Amino acid sequence: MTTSDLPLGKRAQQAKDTRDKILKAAVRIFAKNGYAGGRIESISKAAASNDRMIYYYFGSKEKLFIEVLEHIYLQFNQAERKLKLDLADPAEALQRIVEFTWSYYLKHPEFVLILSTENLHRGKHSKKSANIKTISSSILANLAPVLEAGQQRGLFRKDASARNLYLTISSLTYFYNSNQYTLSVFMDEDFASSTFQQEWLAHIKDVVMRSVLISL
Amino acid sequence: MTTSDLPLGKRAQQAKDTRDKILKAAVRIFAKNGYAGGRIESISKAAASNDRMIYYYFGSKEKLFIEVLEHIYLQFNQAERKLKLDLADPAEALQRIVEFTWSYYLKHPEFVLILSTENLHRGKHSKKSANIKTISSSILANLAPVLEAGQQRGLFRKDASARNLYLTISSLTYFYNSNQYTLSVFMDEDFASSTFQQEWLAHIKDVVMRSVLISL
Amino acid sequence: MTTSDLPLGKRAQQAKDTRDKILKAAVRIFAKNGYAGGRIESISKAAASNDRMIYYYFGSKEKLFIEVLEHIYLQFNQAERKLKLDLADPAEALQRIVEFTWSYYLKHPEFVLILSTENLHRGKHSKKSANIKTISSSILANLAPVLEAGQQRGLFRKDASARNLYLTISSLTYFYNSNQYTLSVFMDEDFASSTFQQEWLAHIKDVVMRSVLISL
Amino acid sequence: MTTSDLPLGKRAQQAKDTRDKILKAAVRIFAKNGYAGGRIESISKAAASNDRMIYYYFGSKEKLFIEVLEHIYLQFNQAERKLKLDLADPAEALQRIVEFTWSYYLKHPEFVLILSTENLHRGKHSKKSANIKTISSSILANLAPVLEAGQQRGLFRKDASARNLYLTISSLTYFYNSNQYTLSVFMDEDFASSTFQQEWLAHIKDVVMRSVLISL
DNA sequence: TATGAATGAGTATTCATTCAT
DNA sequence: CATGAATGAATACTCATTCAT
Repeated sequence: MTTSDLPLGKRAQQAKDTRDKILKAAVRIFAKNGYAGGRIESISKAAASNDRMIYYYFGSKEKLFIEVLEHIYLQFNQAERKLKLDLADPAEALQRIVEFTWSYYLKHPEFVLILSTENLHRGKHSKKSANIKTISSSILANLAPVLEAGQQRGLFRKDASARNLYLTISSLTYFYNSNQYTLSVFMDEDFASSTFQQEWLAHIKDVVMRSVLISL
Repeated sequence: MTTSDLPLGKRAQQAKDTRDKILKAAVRIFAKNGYAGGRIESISKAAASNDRMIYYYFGSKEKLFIEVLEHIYLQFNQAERKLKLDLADPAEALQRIVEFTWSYYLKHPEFVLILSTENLHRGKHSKKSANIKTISSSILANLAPVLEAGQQRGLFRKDASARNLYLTISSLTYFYNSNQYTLSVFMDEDFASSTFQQEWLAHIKDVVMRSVLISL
Repeated sequence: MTTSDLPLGKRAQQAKDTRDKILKAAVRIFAKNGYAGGRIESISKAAASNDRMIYYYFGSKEKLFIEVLEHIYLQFNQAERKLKLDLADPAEALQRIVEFTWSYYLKHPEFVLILSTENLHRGKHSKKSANIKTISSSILANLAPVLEAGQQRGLFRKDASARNLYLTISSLTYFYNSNQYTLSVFMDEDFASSTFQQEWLAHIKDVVMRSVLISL
Repeated sequence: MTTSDLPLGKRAQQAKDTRDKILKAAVRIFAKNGYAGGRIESISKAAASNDRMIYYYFGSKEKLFIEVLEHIYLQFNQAERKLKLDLADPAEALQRIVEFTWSYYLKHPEFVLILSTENLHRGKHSKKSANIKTISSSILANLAPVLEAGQQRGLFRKDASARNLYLTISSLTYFYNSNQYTLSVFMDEDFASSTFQQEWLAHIKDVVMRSVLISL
């Protein structure tokens, strides 16, 4: 039992709740409006709190945004950890990873939006966080064993690298979600329709498999 | 010969120059700082002009941004039009398309940055432009004939769709550039190194080819 | 005829007026409320202008305060320059200097208040001004010739120094005005009464003269 | 033996200590940053205590400042009381008063700074204190007997007044310390150098003596 | 065509102070 | 006696935009 599991006093619990409400409101508001557009007032109102409390708990808008980044990475990591993969069937496991990544981005648009925002700022805030590296470094961990298992069974190409595989999956799942608005301007497709989404998922699973399988 | 090709009077030429300088400065500044962060003053200073001139020529910050969008799409289109593909060799042609797209994003970070910015605004400005649809709609045009040629020659899979192929190529080329900052936080890779860039290009060419080729 | 004497265009004149109004309002407000207490809004309202114009013309509150310092020193200098001293009568001239200094502080409480404010900030703003040194450096200039003339005539002590004489006069005239509030708490005197003021002036003229005269 | 000399219980002693720590921290902080700049939080941190304690012991920022004023006056008075003057030698006694005043200001810059601060507020806080009048009223007390002794012995001028003598000494000692920052901007002197300080002390002793002595 | 002057609504942040435990 | 949590009013400063010449 860690310290954080200990029951808190009434006041302390209330404080924790307030902090949490602000953080969650910040995720929503920053996702919706970006960093510059994410007004302190909007966040405090969305959290049914007070401007001042943001400074009390987080110090500044920038530090709040850094905690938002850490929070969404942590959430992603926790979701990923629940994914139990069967290394006895590497092809199946790889497909489950593609499915998981795809659904996570689809169901968590705030994750995509905030990462895009952070990239527009050239990773400025990520660099200031000591935690982010640790939090996000486990993301690749799921993939490597699956790839190796497939390679050992003679299913996957020996020259496939986890790094490239990871970037391939990320590209194919992220871009559809992140760039849907400019894409739909000249493509007559509704990126929000479940038909298109299912077609795309089937497609990228196929692309990923073909990129590693030795023979089809 | 269209109107715009006629020689302009000295005054008119000066005016055109000022307008151009502002537009180019706007591309740079919006790419660097996003829409909200792209200050009218910064743009007019970068253009060695005057705030008022932006309103004179473009009407508002929003209209300026719309013209910026139109401009970068037009530039992309013009570059793409120079790409002469040999339909007699569809496999080679497809690889050249991947190479072209990759290089364009790499050499024009402002294109990537502004598209990402526009997506964070949910395509708000694109929707207000009558021109963008026309400008950007030609992008897919290059790809369809290549795919069909390959299919007719029995090289490419019949069930491959131009739409999916286009999105696949775009995803694999765009994401590397757009998300390099958050990626490099937890991946020990230098996304700006030419080694990594060349490896990635080789990889995605391979992935794209495997996704359409009937047999390897 | 210098540039500044050239007739200005209507707009330019208006602009100069606005800038002047703000500067004068700033002198009043900073004198009344100190640096921290001198609110930007109060100043712009007192100038019948707009907060934004302060930033337009002065850049920041600090830079405005620096100009205020330069302005009050300049005003003092200009007043001092009008003082025509008869070096043929050094004793008389010295008394006129004491009178002038005394009246200036008395009639310009804002000068005293702003200097005191600046001293509480350890001369922080003065140090940032390139002009102040030049402006205020002429202050001692009046005194030195008078002292020398008196010494040459055998009226004033040879060991009297202009520096000490200057500080003596300044102390005796400044302190009465700057510290009247805490003084009146325990001294049953009204520092604003002209009787007391005249008595004090007579006294300090006497003290200053005795400090330099060889025999009484 | 007064109440305050009685030995205190452990709790009561602790309370007194906390109160004392806050008061001393307040003297430092207000001296350094003025009234407006003297933040409650800075004071409580400097006292290694808590914002809330300031309100517990002093009620408000203003009341704290009033106690600070009372405190520094009290300290000055206690120092002054230790000064044992020999009325048999009035000239010597007077010089000792000048020396004492000078050294006190020099060694207690916080006294000068807080008095200047209070004067910029037009004695606002002093007026609200019932104690200050009593505390500070004894300051003149030292001087009057010395002056009278000197007059009775035929050494000092009959028309010299204690009030003017007091103001003369105060002016000459206070101004050097209070206005050193603006003075050093245009005078090439280091007001912190002991050479200059000693020269100035010698000078003002001379000025004060010449102002009261009948013949030199 | 060009530009300096003016404005109002907003924006992150700070401060003294009070509440609840 | 002591302290973390909460608040509202202020505060310096910024921004896109319009006016006047």
